[in-house]
Amino acid sequence: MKEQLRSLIATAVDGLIADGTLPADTRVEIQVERARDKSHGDYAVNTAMVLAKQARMKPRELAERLVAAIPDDPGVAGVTIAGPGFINIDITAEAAYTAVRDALSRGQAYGRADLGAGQRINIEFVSANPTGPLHVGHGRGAAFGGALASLLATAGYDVHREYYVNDAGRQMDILATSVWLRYLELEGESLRFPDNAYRGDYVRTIAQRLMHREEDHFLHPAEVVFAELPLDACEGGDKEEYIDTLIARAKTLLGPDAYEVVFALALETVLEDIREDLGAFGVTYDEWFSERSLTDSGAVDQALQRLDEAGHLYESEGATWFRSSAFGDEKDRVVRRENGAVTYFASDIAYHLNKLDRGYDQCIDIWGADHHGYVPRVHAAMRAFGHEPDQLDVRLVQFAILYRGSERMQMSTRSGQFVTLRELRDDVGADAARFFYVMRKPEQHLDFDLELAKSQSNDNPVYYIQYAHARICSVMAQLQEKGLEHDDANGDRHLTRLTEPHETELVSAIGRYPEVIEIAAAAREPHQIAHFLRELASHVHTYYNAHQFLVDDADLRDARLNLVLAARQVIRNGLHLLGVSAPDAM
RNA sequence: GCCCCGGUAGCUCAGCCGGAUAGAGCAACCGCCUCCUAAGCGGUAGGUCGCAGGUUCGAAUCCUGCCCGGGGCGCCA
Repeated sequence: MKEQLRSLIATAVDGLIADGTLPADTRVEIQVERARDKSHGDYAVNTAMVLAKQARMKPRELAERLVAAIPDDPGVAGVTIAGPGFINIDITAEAAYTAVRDALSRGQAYGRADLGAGQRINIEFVSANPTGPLHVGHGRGAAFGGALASLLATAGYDVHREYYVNDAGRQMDILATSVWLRYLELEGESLRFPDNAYRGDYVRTIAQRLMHREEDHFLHPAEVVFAELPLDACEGGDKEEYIDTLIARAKTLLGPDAYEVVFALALETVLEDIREDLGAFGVTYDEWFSERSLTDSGAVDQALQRLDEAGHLYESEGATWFRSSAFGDEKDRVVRRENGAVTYFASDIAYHLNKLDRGYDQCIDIWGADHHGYVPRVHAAMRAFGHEPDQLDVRLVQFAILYRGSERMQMSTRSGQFVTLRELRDDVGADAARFFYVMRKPEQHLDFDLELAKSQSNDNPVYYIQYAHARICSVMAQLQEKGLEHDDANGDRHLTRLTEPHETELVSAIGRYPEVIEIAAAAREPHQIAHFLRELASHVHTYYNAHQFLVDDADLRDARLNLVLAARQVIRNGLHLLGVSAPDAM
């Protein structure tokens, strides 16, 4: 309908250009918007005000000319001019009812759009280091990324969901070493666990698996393992130097093959846990992309070589630098350290180059806001390769600040003192957690009060929306109990019986869904869907309270059931998009 | 010091590529179950849109400066 109105206005503008009212070079983006206030009609157009200056006319006068030039349309009931020059358009009831018909006939496809026109989008999100279980901070990225991916898919994009597995870095070595040390403890060695090692219980669990699998084959006496180490942090030394020495010790004592067994077991176990965790959260991926595969295949070296050949690398202080400052970064960045190892940034360059080489029209990265300083250097790398930086859209998600009541909780992965995503799911349920996360725009800091979320109070709107869905299901069950049947064809013939204000409001809300999908997808803001669903559910509850659906008049009853079933379909589609279930009963 | 995000009702937040009297939920107060689930509905009250300038016919929305809160500025990932 919106598109139809837009073309009507465009025709009117062309008409005024033809008769000389508007200059021949008039260019205008015609904005057709839902009127906020019902007294302003169904749709509002501000074109007359936008063009007033170009036309050297008063907005209202231009509006009158425009209105006169709008061709007749069976869907338009009336056009008025109001306020400073708005053109308000009322659509016919019949035109509005098409929303109900579409929702019922298209079912789960209702709301799909062709905004994306099949463009390929790669969306990478979560990508937490596989060094431990996901915590509630990752949950927000998962909920946002999952919802955005679904939203874009619904809007007609060809979406590829990807998780970048950081399985090559030093953090993984720390994990592997931590596992090995716990294993030594299980084998009866007594040792002091390093300050900088991973302390979570899952490390012991992996160590136990290692013990079951390898028995005592990886056992070395603690006094040998810990011989001649530098001082740890608690002894007044440097914790990084200490743990690095221990990693080297582990590699030496175990040898490459055995070390790889420990490393691989730790990686597999944690990754499997993450995969299972996200799956239970309703987030699935098309691809788990290994950072190691980039190193192993030589892709990192190739990427650096390409930069070097283009003259974008130089040597300084023993390290290799990328001249990122030449491409908009504030300073140059190291890609190969003095010790010869490539930096995380180097593999990230190779990774993004790889994604672009795979032919996506657009790449979206979802990062924690703490990585924002990292954006310019990645864009710089893209420019250096001759790509447009807008091919990569980095969405930053602010942290979720956890509260237990009024007490703010501190989190640290290393110390093992964190609330896991799994615990959150166990507490509040996946539905509530996902909705809660995605309700707020991502750049907004999120205060996540666990007590409040756990209390299942109606502070959490997910119940409100699910209840609207369940209520409609319940009505259908009642219908059956009463021995009645719903004749949807008959309902369709009598949609014009739906003239109550509550009914036209609901019809209008159903019609807005496809528009909301397009707007939200264009802005990449899934929270708009959450807000829309809240409103839609409110219309359903209000209607439910104001009118009986199962009336004796079969024509009216069928029509009302068509209406609420259409509403149910929209709720179902919207909740599904957000990864939230739509239960038949509460 | 520089960079990013936020500052809208008592609380948590929408609205922000300028548009018509600034919205919602919660909390508060007053009502509604003989009726398809009251996890619901109706109503009342509540706001210098952080502050000060500027642009505009029109600013919560755009620009500049300042104040407050959070985060980031590694040869870490």
